[in-house]
Amino acid sequence: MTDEPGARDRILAAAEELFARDGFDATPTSRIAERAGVPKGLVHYYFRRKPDLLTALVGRLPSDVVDPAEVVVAGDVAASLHRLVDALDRALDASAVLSHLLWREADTHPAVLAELEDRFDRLVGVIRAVVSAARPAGAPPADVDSAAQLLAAAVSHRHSVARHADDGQDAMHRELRFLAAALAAGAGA
Amino acid sequence: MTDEPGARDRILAAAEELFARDGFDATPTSRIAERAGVPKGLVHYYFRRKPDLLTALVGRLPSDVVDPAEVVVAGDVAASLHRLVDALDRALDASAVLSHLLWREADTHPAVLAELEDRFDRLVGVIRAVVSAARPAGAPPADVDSAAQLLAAAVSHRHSVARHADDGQDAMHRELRFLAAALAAGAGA
Amino acid sequence: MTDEPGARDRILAAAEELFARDGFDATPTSRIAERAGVPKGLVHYYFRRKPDLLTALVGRLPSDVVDPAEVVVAGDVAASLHRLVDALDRALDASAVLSHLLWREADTHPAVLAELEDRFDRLVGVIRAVVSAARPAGAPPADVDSAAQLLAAAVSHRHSVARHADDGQDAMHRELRFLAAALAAGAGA
Amino acid sequence: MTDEPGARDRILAAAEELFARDGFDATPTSRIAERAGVPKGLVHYYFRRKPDLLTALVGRLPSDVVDPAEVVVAGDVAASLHRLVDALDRALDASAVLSHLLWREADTHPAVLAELEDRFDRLVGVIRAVVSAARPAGAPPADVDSAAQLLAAAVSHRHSVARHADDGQDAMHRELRFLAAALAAGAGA
DNA sequence: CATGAATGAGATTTCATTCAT
DNA sequence: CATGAATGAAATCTCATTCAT
Repeated sequence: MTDEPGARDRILAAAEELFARDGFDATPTSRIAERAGVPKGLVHYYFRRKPDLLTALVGRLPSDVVDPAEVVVAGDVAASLHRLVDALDRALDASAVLSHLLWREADTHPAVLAELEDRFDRLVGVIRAVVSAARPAGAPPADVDSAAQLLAAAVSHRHSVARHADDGQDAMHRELRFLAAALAAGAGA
Repeated sequence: MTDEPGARDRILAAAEELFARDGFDATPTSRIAERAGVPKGLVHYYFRRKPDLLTALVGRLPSDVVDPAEVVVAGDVAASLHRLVDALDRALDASAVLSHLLWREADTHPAVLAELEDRFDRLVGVIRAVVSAARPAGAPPADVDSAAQLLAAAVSHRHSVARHADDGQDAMHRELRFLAAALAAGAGA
Repeated sequence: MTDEPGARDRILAAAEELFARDGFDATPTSRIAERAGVPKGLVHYYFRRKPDLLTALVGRLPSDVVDPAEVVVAGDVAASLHRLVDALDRALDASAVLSHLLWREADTHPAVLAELEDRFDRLVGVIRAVVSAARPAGAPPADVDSAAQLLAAAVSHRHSVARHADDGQDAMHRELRFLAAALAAGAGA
Repeated sequence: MTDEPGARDRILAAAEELFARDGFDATPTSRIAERAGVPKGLVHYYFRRKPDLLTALVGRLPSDVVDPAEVVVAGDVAASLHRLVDALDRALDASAVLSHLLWREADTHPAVLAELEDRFDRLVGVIRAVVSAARPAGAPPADVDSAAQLLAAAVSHRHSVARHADDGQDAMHRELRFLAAALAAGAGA
């Protein structure tokens, strides 16, 4: 009944942390071993090559999709989006380092880029689902798409580049109220 | 009367290209020298340490701001934004590798992160200026802010993560039409 | 059941020899590896940075103190010193390269300087002990101190700067006879 | 009527200082140029190869011999030696860095070693001359030789290894009083 | 005479990876 | 299964020296 994670898990946790902080290339496997408290050889015993660590990390990603049903406030797009963004913040924060790491290494690791684009698309999908559920037929699908894309980009931006900013929360809430109103007004009509 | 760029410039150009393609850490200075057609030692003659190359590259960034006056179509927010985004695309493409490089290395190079946040803020400023100029007093400032933030995030997103996608152009145009309409409708009112 | 020294020891032996012959700075770690018959990487596996080799060498120094009891001839200071100097010669020759190396690198490596001053003080102490044991109360302590300092300087000088001279042995013996007589005569009285 | 030294002299002064402080190998010619306030190329213009700097420095050494006549107190060996050592201290301190530098680089630069041994021999000669002048026929030549060797070693030691010690002055004075008394007592007879 | 850009050999150091135990 | 010594390729950086101007 040990709740100590096994060596393999400790290695992955250490890799996640260090990759996110210093980057993949700048993190020696020896430091991963050190932080995980395992001998150096064990890292390569479990993960033959260094990139295998990245692959394993991507595999551990939560599907991270918020269940639309849980945040929808029927008839109120703004409130629904508000709750959605809060839920997303919680979900993304939970895997923040990992998400960030992916975003960083996407370029040189195709598998990572694919995962990243996937995540963005899923994000768009969830937003669209929430909007539609909150006010079925409340706006033309093209508008819902646009709003979803914009909001997804904004959320994404906040969790990658702008994750150090302080006023992110407020601005974001203003933005989604704006989007909700735009949809309500049948903006693109 | 050679118009060949000097060795220093060739080194910077090579570094920009390789850093953007492979990442800072994954690019040996020897490869930079090779691509610049200079001996290895010369790279370190001009740039004592490798990060000095990054610093120099950031310093060479164009202010990359599109002049609002040149894209504004009086009375037509959608058209103005359309022209703005096209202009931004051209401007950003011109320094695409460099922009991308910044975005990637921001984490581990504070000077780069600062520059990046600066660029985003300037981007927001330009968008806001264009919207205001196109329809003075056409929408509450808070809405203009929100729209500017959203569009800036979308533009940014397209030029970083999603720069491989094909349908970016179209989606983007739909999005800015949507935003323009939202503003026109006084969406947030 | 090999009595071959391990790689680490072979590296230290090679470093000692080369540092003493050519100096610390003029000895590349690659040459140390070569002479030790190990790959270049192993030198830095055991000794992360080059100065760590110096530190390790200092740590290996024998306490190099001759046991006063073994050389004292009761009642005969000259004979005692004679035997002491011979014993010191043997002891110092055994670690000659290392001693010389220390003396040379003392300036730029504080740890080495400290060790060197320590060795000199121990040397003075041994000489004083021998003199005192040979003729207890035979001379004022201040004179014994002076004689010990002088002899220690002479021994030191011979083993550092003047170690190439041929007539060192004879001159040294004349000197210690002189010192012994001085002490016997109650010179400083 | 400029009293500013010329470039060549400034280079030598800078080299002397840096060689003495950091060692010959650890001092780049570029740093010498920098400290001398001359362009890098000029160092090699005046001194084709780096060791030429050392040779030139040795050539600039003062003969540094104290004139025996100036320190001798007729009939008083102790006082004479006292004045001699003080004079030597002043003389050696004046070229301290240079002396020290020589002593350090003697091993790998034969010309320097020769100069160093020469200096020691001259030192012995001066001491002997002073002793003899102070009390002609006061002690057997062999004893005078021994005392001179011992004192020279002590002076030397103080100006090389032990030049950081605080109590050097006092101890030294005790030692030379001791030697003078020994000679007076006809110690070695 | 004087300069500083240019050169390239080579030094230190890092590190993923292997493998005998 | 687990370990850590061993390997060697390669990276960053230094520097004496040359040479065109």
